[in-house]
Amino acid sequence: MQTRYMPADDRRAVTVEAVVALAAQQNPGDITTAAIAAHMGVTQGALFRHFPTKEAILEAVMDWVADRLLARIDKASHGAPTPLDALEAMFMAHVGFFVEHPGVPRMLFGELQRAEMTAPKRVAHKMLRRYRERLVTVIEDGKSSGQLEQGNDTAALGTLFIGMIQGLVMQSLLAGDVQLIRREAPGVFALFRRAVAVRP
Amino acid sequence: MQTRYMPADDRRAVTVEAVVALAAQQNPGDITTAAIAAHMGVTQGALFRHFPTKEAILEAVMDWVADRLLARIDKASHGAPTPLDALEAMFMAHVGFFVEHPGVPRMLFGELQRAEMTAPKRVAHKMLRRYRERLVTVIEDGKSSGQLEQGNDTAALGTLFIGMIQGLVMQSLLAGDVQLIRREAPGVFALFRRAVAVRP
DNA sequence: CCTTAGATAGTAATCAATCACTATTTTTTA
DNA sequence: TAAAAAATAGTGATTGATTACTATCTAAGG
Repeated sequence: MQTRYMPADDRRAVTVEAVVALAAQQNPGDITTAAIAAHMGVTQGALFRHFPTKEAILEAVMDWVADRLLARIDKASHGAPTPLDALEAMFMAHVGFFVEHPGVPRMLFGELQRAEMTAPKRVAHKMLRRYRERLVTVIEDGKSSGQLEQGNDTAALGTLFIGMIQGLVMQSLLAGDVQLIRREAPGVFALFRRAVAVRP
Repeated sequence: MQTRYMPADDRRAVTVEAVVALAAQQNPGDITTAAIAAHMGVTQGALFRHFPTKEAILEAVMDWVADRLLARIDKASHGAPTPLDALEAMFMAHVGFFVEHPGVPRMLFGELQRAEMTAPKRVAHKMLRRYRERLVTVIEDGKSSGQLEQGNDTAALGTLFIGMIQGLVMQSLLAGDVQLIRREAPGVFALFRRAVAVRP
């Protein structure tokens, strides 16, 4: 019956996961430290043994997201035979990430919308920049290999790619149906493919 | 030198405009009734002469947005000679609306992200549904007139259209440069055009 | 032991909402 | 038509609830 103490590092990880889980159910801005603690089964004050401020918690969450999401799309793109396949794999990997963690985009958009440059926003911003870098690399690869239309604006393609996901995510969240994105994603990506691929 | 009282309807309009203006500068979730009142040059308590709750204020803002934005894209599409021109006109009208009111998408996304179905979210949701209805009409027109590829999924096209705007808006907000959307919009729409138009 | 995770019980600040009261218009009525 | 009455707009102070954060005490475990 011993309630064993959890090491600090584990507690930090559990805290991050609690926030991600809560964000799937409610507006990230409304997540209180009390709610996080309750979800972890500890008292509210205990959180501040491991994080100096609430903002530091959110920053840790953004770090967690950046690591996992980027690793996921990297893995997806590296396994693909062609640039266009890589884009599709990245797209589907991102969709899969959302299905597993529907609270994440809510947190991301929430942080990115902030006007002041807070620490969590900085991390989110940096992740988005790295995401775009990956996209640009794959797109340029596709252009030089002749698979993608060379006349298209690479930056615009990146914006469209990310917007495509945003649109699908928003629709899923509004419908309250996370799986909706799985059903709609192929149709939307088919349009993207038409826009970017060289004409047969 | 008499400071005259403002009629209730005018005061309501001024309140809505204050919120829209404030949202251009800060996170909508952080807008307090005190800040709204200060921006209007009245005391905080005065707001509650015209609105029963803060939520009612936000609902009025969403009504304002729905009216103006839908009127704007309707006007744009009606003046266009072909369905594809109509889509482009709607797109540019939406972009123009964002440039004039950069706080609006922030509020919209903020409300739509909420988990509970609040009154403001309901209004925003309804607006989005009506927006999609307009898109679907134009797209179906284009398909039957042979201007748009018939094999494409209409719903997916709507999602892509809205996502395209979301992506551009997010980039503009992140860059802190409202005019960026004006520069990037044509390139992104050109991709959309490639995706939807019948091949020459 | 003695370091550390956690509990308990706070505090100070913030914020939406209320209320009693005043100032200004508008409407009624003599 | 002018005075009286009613309705409305606004002030300023307050309240109760919420929330991030903290000080102090307890107990687990190496």
